[in-house]
Amino acid sequence: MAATLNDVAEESKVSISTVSCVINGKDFPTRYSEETKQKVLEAAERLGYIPNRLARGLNLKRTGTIGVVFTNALGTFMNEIINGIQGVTHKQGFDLFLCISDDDWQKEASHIRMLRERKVDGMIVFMVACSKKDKISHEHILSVKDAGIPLVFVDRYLPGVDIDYVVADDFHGAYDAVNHLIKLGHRKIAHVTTDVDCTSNHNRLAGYTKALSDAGIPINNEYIKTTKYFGKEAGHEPTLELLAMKERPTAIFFISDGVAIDALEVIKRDGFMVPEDIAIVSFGNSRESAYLEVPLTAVDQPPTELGKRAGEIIIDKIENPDEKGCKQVSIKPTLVVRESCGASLKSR
Amino acid sequence: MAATLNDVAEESKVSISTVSCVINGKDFPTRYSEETKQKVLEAAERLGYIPNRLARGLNLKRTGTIGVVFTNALGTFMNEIINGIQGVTHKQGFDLFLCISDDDWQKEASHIRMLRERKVDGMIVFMVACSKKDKISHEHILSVKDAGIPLVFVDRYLPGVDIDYVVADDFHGAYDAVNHLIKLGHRKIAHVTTDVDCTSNHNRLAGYTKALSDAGIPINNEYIKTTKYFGKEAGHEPTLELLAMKERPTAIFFISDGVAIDALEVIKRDGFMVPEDIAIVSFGNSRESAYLEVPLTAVDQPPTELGKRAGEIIIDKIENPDEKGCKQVSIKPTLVVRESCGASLKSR
DNA sequence: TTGTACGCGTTATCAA
DNA sequence: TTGATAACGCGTACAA
Repeated sequence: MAATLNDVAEESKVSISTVSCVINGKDFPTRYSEETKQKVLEAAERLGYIPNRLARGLNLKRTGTIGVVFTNALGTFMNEIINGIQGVTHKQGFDLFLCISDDDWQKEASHIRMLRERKVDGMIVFMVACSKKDKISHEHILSVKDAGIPLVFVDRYLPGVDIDYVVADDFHGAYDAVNHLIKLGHRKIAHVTTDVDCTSNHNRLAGYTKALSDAGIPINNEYIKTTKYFGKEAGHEPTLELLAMKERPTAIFFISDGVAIDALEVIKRDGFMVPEDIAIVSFGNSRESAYLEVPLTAVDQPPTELGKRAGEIIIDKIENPDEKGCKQVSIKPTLVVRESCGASLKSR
Repeated sequence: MAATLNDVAEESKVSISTVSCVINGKDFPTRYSEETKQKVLEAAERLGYIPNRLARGLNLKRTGTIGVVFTNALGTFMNEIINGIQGVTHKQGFDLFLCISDDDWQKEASHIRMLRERKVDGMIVFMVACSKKDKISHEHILSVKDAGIPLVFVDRYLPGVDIDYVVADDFHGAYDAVNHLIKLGHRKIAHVTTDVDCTSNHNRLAGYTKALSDAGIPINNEYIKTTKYFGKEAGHEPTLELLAMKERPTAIFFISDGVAIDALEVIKRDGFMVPEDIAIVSFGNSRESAYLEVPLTAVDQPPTELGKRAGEIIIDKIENPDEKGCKQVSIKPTLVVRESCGASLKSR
């Protein structure tokens, strides 16, 4: 079958260990002469030699692999995160073992297990979302840390746990977005969130609340609506409820532009104008928001940057296993002002 | 560090081979007693034993891995293909090693090389697209076949080469779409394609041409426009050209719904109505087309089915390496009639 | 019913 | 400047 080091050694009539050194470019020129080098290289070429990474990994206790578990392959957000990771890891000679958990907790656990069996050097995990009802266990993730395998979270993390992460600064992102609305004169500002129990949502809600209270605006719980995350038209119902209120809000801060795009549909259908009748800002996970009929003003998370930082951290942890520090970075997103908030209206 | 079979053997005071058999559930009950089984299992549990797949693979010459190389992670199409693959492969105990080539020929080649080094049992490849100018080499792919590694293409393939594939039947899909327009009374039917040099495009063009000639409609080369594949607004220019013609077509068949969605923008901007002024059908790669302002009539490729078949074929080739047959399947897509073709108009 | 020993393809250590 | 050899962790043929 496939040629091995041994085959190359026989073909070139030198020892197997010399071949190994030549192939890996080691100890030249002390280890062997230019002549043998050429001889070996030619033999390898002739036989179509391809190194066996299983054997190498077994010996070296290092596979050059980073396991990446992410929820799904939908949209640009995830794609750019992965590009960001790959950009730095590839340069350092690591390959990415990509796994899609499909927002399924079981699949996530089984992928992580599989990656451990395959002895990846580290893992980057974009955890599944879960609704508030089903408390899911995080054993499978904690065990990775316990086993001493380098681990970094992206975009979502486990609060209060000593595991590295790279996330967007949801609190300040939300704060800025809502504050922007306040500066435009809005006081009746609603928030539509989802029933997903993750730090992002908590922090965005906190940012919303803080911005209001800093401006001396009382919190109206009627203005805070929760929708289910999984489902075609998550944004419809809460938006309709808000539009139907006597004290109708003049602005809505949406938890994500997916939900906001949903909402735009029913807002339009009900005959309201954006931003004239109702201003909208959202948290952006996608590039589409710029190309809508009414381009969305959104908190822009930098996915490539998230991925890049995660890649840097995981590599650092792999290369320096002794350093005990825990890197938890949150990247400040920027508010991108487009049409939907009405800022351009005012300035005219 | 991590516990090995040997550690478990010591802990449970039996030999390493007995442990191996227990772990893999082999030869019970002839190989060992219920008692030792429990003893071993407990020891494994206590030590948190996780099998080392590198060692196993090295020994067995089988890794339980299928390499999957695909162009990018955008959109539902790719995601559903992968789900389709995973659905069948997971059941058979295979893991997917996902790689994103990002429509970059170099990356594709290096991923394939990497997968060979890692001794995957087979590969499923969704080849990169390439524009007509840059002739790219397919050595890296052909060498996979030459090495006797099971290989299946999805969605795109190399014509005239003896490699298995699963694709949509582009010819008949296009034929049906254009024929549908003809039945609705159209005779001035244009086609917008891209400059990507792949079988899909050729076959769709061929289907278009055949449908016209079967209906006795002469081919008008002015009606066939080519746009560049890579770029934000691929559909704009050719559509504008068509709209500006003296003999303006009454219907357009687009190569993909991405291009069609682009086109819809400029059509609307120019004040034309769909389908009243101009009817539209496209080849669908995404679910979005159903949710547009004017839902698109489109040839619906079944991505999950494509993935499923590819998964079945690759597993079959892995399990039966001797069978020499070459499975080349093309799945007939169905035309999903929505608003943009005007069929609903006529029926009123 | 259980244990011994070999081989999978590499790399690293040491001796020549 | 080179070659022999011992790991790495596992499965299995064969011996006990």
